[in-house]
Amino acid sequence: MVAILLIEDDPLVRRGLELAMSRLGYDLRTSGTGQAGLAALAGDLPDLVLLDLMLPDLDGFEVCRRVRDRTDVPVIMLTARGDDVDVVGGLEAGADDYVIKPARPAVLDARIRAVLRRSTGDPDGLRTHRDLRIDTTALTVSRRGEPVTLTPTEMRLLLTLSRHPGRVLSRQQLLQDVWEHDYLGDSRLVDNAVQRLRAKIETDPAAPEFVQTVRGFGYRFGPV
Amino acid sequence: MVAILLIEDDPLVRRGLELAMSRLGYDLRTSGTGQAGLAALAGDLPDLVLLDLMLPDLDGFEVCRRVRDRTDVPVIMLTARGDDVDVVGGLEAGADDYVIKPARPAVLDARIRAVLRRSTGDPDGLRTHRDLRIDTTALTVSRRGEPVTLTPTEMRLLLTLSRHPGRVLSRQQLLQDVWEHDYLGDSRLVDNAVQRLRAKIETDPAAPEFVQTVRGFGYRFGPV
DNA sequence: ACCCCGTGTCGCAGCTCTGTCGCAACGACC
DNA sequence: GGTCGTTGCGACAGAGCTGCGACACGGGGT
Repeated sequence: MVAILLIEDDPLVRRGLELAMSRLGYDLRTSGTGQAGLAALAGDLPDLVLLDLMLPDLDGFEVCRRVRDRTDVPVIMLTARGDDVDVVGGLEAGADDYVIKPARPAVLDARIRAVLRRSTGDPDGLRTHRDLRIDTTALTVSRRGEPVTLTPTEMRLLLTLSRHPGRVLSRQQLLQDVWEHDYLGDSRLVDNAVQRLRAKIETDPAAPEFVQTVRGFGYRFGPV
Repeated sequence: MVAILLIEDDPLVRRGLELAMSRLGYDLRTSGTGQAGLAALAGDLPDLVLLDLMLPDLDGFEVCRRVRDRTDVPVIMLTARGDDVDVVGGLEAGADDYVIKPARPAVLDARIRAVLRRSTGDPDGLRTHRDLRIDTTALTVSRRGEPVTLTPTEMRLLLTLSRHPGRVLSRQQLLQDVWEHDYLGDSRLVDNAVQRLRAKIETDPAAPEFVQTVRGFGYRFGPV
């Protein structure tokens, strides 16, 4: 359950987002002013802050800066359309991303996931893709409910790949992230590890469902 | 696959950014001097330029101005801490944003995304032209929703062309960027690759909608 | 001390891709 | 309208890439 704190003065927007976010599975709490928002932060830390730029009491930038002073909670700015200066200022103040109002829930959801992935590695330690479940805190993997035992290297490889679903990772990148040594020459090491991983999590390694080969570039995790 | 050109004279900073950026999925190329940077730009057009203000040969502002004269590639300035004058000057010279050194990779990543979003209008690595969608991180292409499978060379070619819609790219430039070896003599290699690409993404290769021939000069992407 | 598991390396096989060539078609310029 | 340079297009063979099995080494547990 991902907890999000929304700081927004317009009651209409609050209601709308409350509905949309809870439907997407988020735990949304709201504050109507900057002061109230900061106070809420002092108590229970959310996973992310959605921050409206225009607030009645404090400047959005100021709130953002104070949030960042005390915590490392990521912040997404909500700005009015087409205000480029605000974007620069917001990012300067430490915001991780910005979204233009009014935003479609799907867009907001995607941005939230992206920011959470970047900052913490994953939203809640549990990644589910089709019938594959990866628990990134317990370091366990199960397929169709059946537990799958992975070796350390296989686990690190799967974690790295699944951290960026849909994204192509080059062998170079994988070598850096999984093995942590920076080869320059090419190496069949990655290919081999992928093959071993596939043998354990794929039903048919010849037609991989999760770890896909992108010829000439690298590997990509996840069904498109 | 977002291509970035870093112009920075300090080898230490270069190495650091190279590592961090490649881990974030960027394709980073570097030049040590302003001259070298401009030369690299002549053949090899990146999505974005990261430009150090202090260079041994040319002034950062001057480089920025020249980049802007010839291309529409966005520029992010790297400046030393707390130099306000530089910021103003940089933005005046045509820089799209500035970042204070040393910058945390996450911050730099956020700025890059913001600038790219502003310049292309599209969210994270997604280029849309008519009914052609190019996902530059997943390295997938779809036409009217139907996925199109491209070979590595075709993909690199399409990425390079679509990086600068409306701009004519010479065969020489394409050879450098897509094939990375610098032929001097002319070669039918590019023609052939273009033809193969057209066969996959165009409805009627004889009247190409996306990759157009500019006789005597090269090829241009996109409906003007 | 032995055994077993994990991991890195090697080599082979199959397949796709890609560079080259030759000819046809087209357009520009005289 | 003719000629020449440029581009489109099909065919082909070699090169490059990836999958996959085999093997050896090393470390930890029994």
